[in-house]
Amino acid sequence: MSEGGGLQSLDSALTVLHAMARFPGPVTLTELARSVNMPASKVHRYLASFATAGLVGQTSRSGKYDLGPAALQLGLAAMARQDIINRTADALPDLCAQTGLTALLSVWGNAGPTVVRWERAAGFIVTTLGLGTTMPLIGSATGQVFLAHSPVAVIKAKLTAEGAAYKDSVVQDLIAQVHSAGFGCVAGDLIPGLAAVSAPVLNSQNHIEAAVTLISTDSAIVSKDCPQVSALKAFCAGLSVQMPV
Amino acid sequence: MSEGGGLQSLDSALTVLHAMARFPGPVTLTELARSVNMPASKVHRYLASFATAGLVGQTSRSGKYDLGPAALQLGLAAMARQDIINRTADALPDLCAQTGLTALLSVWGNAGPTVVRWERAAGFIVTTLGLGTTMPLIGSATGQVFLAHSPVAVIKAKLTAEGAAYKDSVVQDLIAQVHSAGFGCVAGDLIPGLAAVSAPVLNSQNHIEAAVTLISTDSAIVSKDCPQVSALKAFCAGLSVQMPV
DNA sequence: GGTAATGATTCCGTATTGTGCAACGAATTT
DNA sequence: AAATTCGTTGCACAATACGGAATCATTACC
Repeated sequence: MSEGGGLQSLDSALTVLHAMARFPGPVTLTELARSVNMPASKVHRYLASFATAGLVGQTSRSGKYDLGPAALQLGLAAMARQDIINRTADALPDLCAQTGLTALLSVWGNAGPTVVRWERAAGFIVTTLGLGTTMPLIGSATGQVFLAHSPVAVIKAKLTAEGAAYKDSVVQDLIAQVHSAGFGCVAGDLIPGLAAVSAPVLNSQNHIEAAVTLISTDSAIVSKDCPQVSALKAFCAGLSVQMPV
Repeated sequence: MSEGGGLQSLDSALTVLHAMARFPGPVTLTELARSVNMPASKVHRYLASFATAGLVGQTSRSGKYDLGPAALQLGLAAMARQDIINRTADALPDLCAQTGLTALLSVWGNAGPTVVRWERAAGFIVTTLGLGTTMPLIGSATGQVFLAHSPVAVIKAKLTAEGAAYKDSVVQDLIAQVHSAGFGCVAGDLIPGLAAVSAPVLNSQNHIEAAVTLISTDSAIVSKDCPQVSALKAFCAGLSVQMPV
């Protein structure tokens, strides 16, 4: 038993609630009970309590159970407190320590991807990049991530504003590449001698909220198999609001 | 005891969860315990179970408790079952493309009108408006729409909670105005330099289910004759469940 | 229309398990 | 350094959740 110090009945009940959330719609009691390997009577009592709390309701005709209005309210309350940017910023030192690389956090500002946070690793890197720097969409790892995860209208406006003329097919290829790899990367494109990899932090709409970028003088980090890239992707995935699997 | 046939411990625990949702942010254990008149040790064990389920988490530094990611997912699951919201959210990109403006979708949460979706258009970004933002009833276009289409009891409670003292006649005038125009609007009231128009999505009982809002830097959109306002009204009318005339 | 079958709800004795109080540890303040 | 505040954990007792079967309600089938 991997105990957490809580109540066993509560743990069971929450398992049921979680199971209910995984169903796409109303469920019968027995079906729900079978899905969590519990006797129906037990589940029924849980549901009775959930029902008085408004977390679940039952369709009057069929007697099936479904999530209730309180579940929605709870979610809205949770959504109101979610500050993905700050959570990411707080966790940035961990990533930095784990990978041994300098990490930076960028969000979409009026002028495009904008650096809002630095976390320097031990091996210092001299760079002209400072807080508030805006990154190019194509020529930077950070920009590529925003490029691949932002609405097309936003991207098109920014690309024309950047002035540089890129063939549309080239841009499309780059986007597809970032999507399939799960990260953006450059090696010396922006600053000679410097390589960078970047991954997105997504919100509940699967829209990009921020990009986290690792910088190194070693261009070997620009690889799918690099452990530091895996760490970066795991880091961002953990901070993103993920739909139940 | 007014029993509901459920488990007493579960009822207590859900009371705690509900209390937690009513706080605007992280809470200390003792504060939470006091608010529900329970011994701290009892509440602590509940929270331990909630924590393993991911419904609550505690801030690593201060040890305060707050709603966790599972609460958000539960809310998203509940939201996914609301047909009207689904249809509106799915159609939102169309409205965005049609008007060229940023559109957002709000529903009524415990804290008031809450933004649950936003669809960005090219151009500008509003960094202060994110998912989960709650809108004021008077000072926002979104809020005005809820103000004019919600039960008076709900509105009164929220207005007093907002603290601001408005003359009743002013509120009544505003409601009448929103009703006759068919949309709510502000120009720079909430965020300087930003104008917004908002229209309701109604269910079969003519109660408001959600509000759709368009925002722009051009205050000219705040007009009955503006084509984008017409598009918004048509959009919402099409999504509302209409009574046969 | 009667009967079978599926599913929701309730009953009941047992022992599992949640409860309150108080002690402990940690962290911050005076 | 002492004191205060807060989060966490033992402990003994009895309250209460558990599981299986019985009951009620509703739909399907002949």
